[in-house]
Amino acid sequence: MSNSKLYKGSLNTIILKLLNEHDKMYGYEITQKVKALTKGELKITEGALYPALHKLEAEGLLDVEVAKVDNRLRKYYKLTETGTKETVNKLEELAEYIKTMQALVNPKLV
Amino acid sequence: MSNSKLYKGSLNTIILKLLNEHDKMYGYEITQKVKALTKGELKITEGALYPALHKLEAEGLLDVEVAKVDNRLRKYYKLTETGTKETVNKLEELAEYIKTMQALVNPKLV
DNA sequence: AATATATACATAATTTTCTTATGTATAAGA
DNA sequence: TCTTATACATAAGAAAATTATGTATATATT
Repeated sequence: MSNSKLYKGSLNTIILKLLNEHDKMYGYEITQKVKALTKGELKITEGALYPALHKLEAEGLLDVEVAKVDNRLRKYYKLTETGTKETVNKLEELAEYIKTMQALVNPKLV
Repeated sequence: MSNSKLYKGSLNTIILKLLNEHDKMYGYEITQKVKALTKGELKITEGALYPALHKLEAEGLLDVEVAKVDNRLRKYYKLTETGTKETVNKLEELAEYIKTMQALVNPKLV
C-alpha cells in the first residue's frame, strides 16, 4: 500500500468513500482512482483490495453486479443503505483520528 | 486502542513523539499520558505497548534504564540518536498520510 | 482487617489486515 | 511476438493489534 504503516486500517474507509462519491465502481477502477487521486503516493494492491471488497459485501455494506465489457469481466460494487450509513461513521472516525493524532503530535496547538 | 481501526499502525509514531517531547518515560506513564492528551479517546493497551517498546529497543531506536521507585520497577525509555531521526521520519509520514487521506475523502478541497 | 483499585511490568493465543507471490484470462500496443 | 494493461482471485506468510492472563507492590475504601 505504501512505505508507511499508517495506512493499515484505512482501506475500508477509502473504498466506502470512493463508492459514496462515484455511485458504482469495479475493483480495478478503484485501484486506478486511488493512484490518480494521490498522485501515485498510494497504490492499493489486489491482494488487499479484493478480499476487502468481498468482506464488505458479506457484511452487507456493498452490493455487487457483474458485467461483461469488451469480453472481460467486471464486478461493479455499490453502497447499500447500511453501507452509506457506515461511510458516514468511517468519515467521522477519520476526522476524529486526525484530531486525536494532532493532539498527540502537536499538543501546543490543541 | 479504540473502536476505530485507523489507529492500527500509529503506535510507534505515538511512542516516538512522546519520547521526543518528554526526554524519558516509562511504559505505564505513556499509557496515562496518551489517555490524558486525548481526553480518554485513545487508550494504549499493555498488550500492544510493551511488545512495541521491546521492539523499538531491539531496533536501536530506544535505550532503556531500569529504576526502582517506591519499591516498584520502572523501565525508563529514551530516544537514541537513530530514534530521534526516525521520529522525524514518522512525523513526516503522518503529515503525508493526513494529506493523502484528505485528497481521497475531500478531493474538492485539494 | 479485608478488599478493591492503581501502579508497573510481562507474555501467549488469537484475530485482523496487509504483503508478496501466484494463477487465470482477454485486449491492446510495441 | 512479446510486453503491458485490464480484470478477476486466492494462498502463504508477516506485522500489529486485541484479549486474556499472570506476577507483584502500594494505596484507598469499606
